[in-house]
Amino acid sequence: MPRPRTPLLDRRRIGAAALRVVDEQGTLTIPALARALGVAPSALYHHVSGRDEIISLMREELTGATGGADQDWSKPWDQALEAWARSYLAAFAAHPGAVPLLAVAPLAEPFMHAMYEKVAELLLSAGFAEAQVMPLVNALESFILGSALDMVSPPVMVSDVTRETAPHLSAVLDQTPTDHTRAEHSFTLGLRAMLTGFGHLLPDN
Amino acid sequence: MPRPRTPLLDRRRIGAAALRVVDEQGTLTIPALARALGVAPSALYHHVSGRDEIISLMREELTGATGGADQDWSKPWDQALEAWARSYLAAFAAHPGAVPLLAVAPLAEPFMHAMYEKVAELLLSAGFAEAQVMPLVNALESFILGSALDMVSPPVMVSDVTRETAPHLSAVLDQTPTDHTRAEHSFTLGLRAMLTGFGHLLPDN
DNA sequence: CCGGAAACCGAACGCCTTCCAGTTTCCGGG
DNA sequence: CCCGGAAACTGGAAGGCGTTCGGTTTCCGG
Repeated sequence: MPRPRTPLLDRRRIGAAALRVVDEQGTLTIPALARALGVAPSALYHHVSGRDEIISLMREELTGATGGADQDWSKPWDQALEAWARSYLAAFAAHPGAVPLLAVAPLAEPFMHAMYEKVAELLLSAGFAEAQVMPLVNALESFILGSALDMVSPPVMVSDVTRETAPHLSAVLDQTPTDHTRAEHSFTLGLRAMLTGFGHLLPDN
Repeated sequence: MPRPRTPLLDRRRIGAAALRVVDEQGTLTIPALARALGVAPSALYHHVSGRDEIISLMREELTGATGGADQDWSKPWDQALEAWARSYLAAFAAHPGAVPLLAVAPLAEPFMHAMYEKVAELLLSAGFAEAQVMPLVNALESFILGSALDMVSPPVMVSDVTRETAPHLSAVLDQTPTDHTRAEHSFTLGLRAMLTGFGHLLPDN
């Protein structure tokens, strides 16, 4: 098994395959990834420095797909921001198994500059102070990531004990769905709340 | 080395030691945990089913310490909720290394019923509809968890390229600290915004 | 045309999680 | 009071994963 006439691997293909593996198996292991690429595990190390960099490639692949190219930044700031947040979360939701990996992986290279630039411009021209913009975006991202984790975590069981010892909790749990709409609903509610709160930071309020 | 006259291990001690190990070394491994407890790795499996359950014990230990026993639920709902969220995040911040573990670990048993019951009661008596309470709490928790992850993630480097190609982004980044106050500030801003937004859901608005 | 670099493989190392057999100690029912 | 089964720990080993290294063949620039 020598050097192939045409390369089997490149960073792009590795990232995409890693995403595929995670979607199918829920976890990312080097052997599984190599198998999916029809390659020996050691071959990967000619293109990436290690597992962490593979996860970084997954992030590029994921945000590149729904990255924000197809966003409409001409809408009012709150609508544009809501649409951006939704597409962000949708990208995570499309690859549930990848969320835990991306959540804890330190992001090495800030390659989302283009997107951030757009958001910064949007908020600045909406009237937000320069010192507010990054904290605002950070907070929104934290909420999105937390919601993504919430979305992919297995449904929590409600024990029977609850009903007797915790009447108020029981009452509100009865009004809460247990399927996938639960996390979506929470996300929508929190997102709207946060955006309204942001609006109150504008000078004319 | 037989059975000891007085047991060396119990679930409580395991959880506490795991938290200590993570605080000191940043990661949790069974050998390190066993060493901290003065025990062979295999001994742990007489008390827990595996690594995941140890992480679950860490959560109990962590939320039990700052769980919300010392909360003042008599304040206005928004102040009480803000205090609760802050103490929640502070618990995470006290054990940075544990955050990645707790973030991705599926929570097996809902043992925080007491705390949830309090929050549910608080929000119901504040006038929120039964169907809104859980989504509201969920959203808040997602934000807290996301902020905890943001807080413990290493600071992101800003490349020089940014300055030329992304003027708006550069401007707002100049107004953003790079130390630990950054995440804290983002949290405060997002939290206040979210709570303001929640207030608009009340009937008298 | 040739020599160095590139792309892959096979094997091996170290570490981690988990399980099993063995040894000693505890404890409750007759 | 005693004795048999369960409990608590040790040592060792199996299996998996991430990573590295040396070897082989192919590509490509000077």
